[in-house]
Amino acid sequence: MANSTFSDQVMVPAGFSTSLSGIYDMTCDEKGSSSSLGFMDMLGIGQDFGPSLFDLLHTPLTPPQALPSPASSVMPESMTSEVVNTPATPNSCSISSSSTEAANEENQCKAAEEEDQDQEKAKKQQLKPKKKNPKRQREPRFAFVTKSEVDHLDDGYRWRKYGQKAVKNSPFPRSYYRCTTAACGVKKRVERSSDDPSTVVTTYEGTHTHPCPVTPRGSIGMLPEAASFGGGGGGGSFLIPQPHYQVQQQQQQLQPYFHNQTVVPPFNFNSTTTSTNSSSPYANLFLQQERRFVPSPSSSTLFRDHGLLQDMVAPPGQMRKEMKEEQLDQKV
DNA sequence: CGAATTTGACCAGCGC
DNA sequence: GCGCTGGTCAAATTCG
Repeated sequence: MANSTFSDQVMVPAGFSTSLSGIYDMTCDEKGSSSSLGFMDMLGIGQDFGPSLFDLLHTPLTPPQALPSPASSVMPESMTSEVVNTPATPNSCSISSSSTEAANEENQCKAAEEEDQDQEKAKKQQLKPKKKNPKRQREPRFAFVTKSEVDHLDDGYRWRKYGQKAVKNSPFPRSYYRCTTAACGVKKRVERSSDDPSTVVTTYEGTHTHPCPVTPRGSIGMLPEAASFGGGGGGGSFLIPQPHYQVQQQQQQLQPYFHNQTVVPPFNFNSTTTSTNSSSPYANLFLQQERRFVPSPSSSTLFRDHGLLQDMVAPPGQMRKEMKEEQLDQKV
């Protein structure tokens, strides 16, 4: 299913060793198995769409009332509002783009927990149960691409590596991580692009059922690497700037780090990038969307109207055919 | 010594 | 049914 034509669609701001370059909604992977979703699929899915990394990692979904989906008016028909409105964030179970979905998602989380409990029971009963859960429910997934020398990007949560596999058509192995927090079943996969070894694709699956762990100053949010982030220090851990969306209570819970951080360009907020990306109607769409989120009066001007998505450039016309079909399938 | 990582084996889904 | 591939498990090993 690999399609190499997408490798060049991910634009990364030049001059940064670590930078967000794209976010991809993975929630639409329903009809295929998980294994059908290769790296290039990630590159194709949800291109130009999806929330900023802020949203994905630290912001509960904005309910439709607060964020009417622009999909119907701006987006091509093949794009579903689900894709735009986003994937559930990994942070909270109760987050969703609709009340119905919220309930579903909550159920999913509960189901996941029950599943874990079942697995534990099985472990006790047998030494090697090798769980058998027919039709496992797939957690919502999304992926983003970063340009980084390090594979495992630090997003504030604690991850435990539980596997590594060689990937077909790629010289780089894929690593599997699981959130170390008990009862939190969030997983993520990390793999390096075979086409551009400097880029790392991180795929999150599931939603965190807990706040972002409070970490000692300097350990997570204020990474030493982060300090050198903009200086081309190279090899820095992934850094997510502080969002200022007004979803405060949860937000405060979810963003213990980056909080006191002064963020200066690493992220390419300069006019060049802006104008470039603004040329894409989808980029504009995103900016509009982000503005809806933003309204905190105390918001930092750094990120307002300058979503990370400005770093993403991908002509809508390049959307992969298969993806369109996939999304059409979902609409039905 | 406990936690995290590594790594080979196993399992499941999919295509042929 | 079989082979391929992705995903997970868990014992062994390494690390702090």
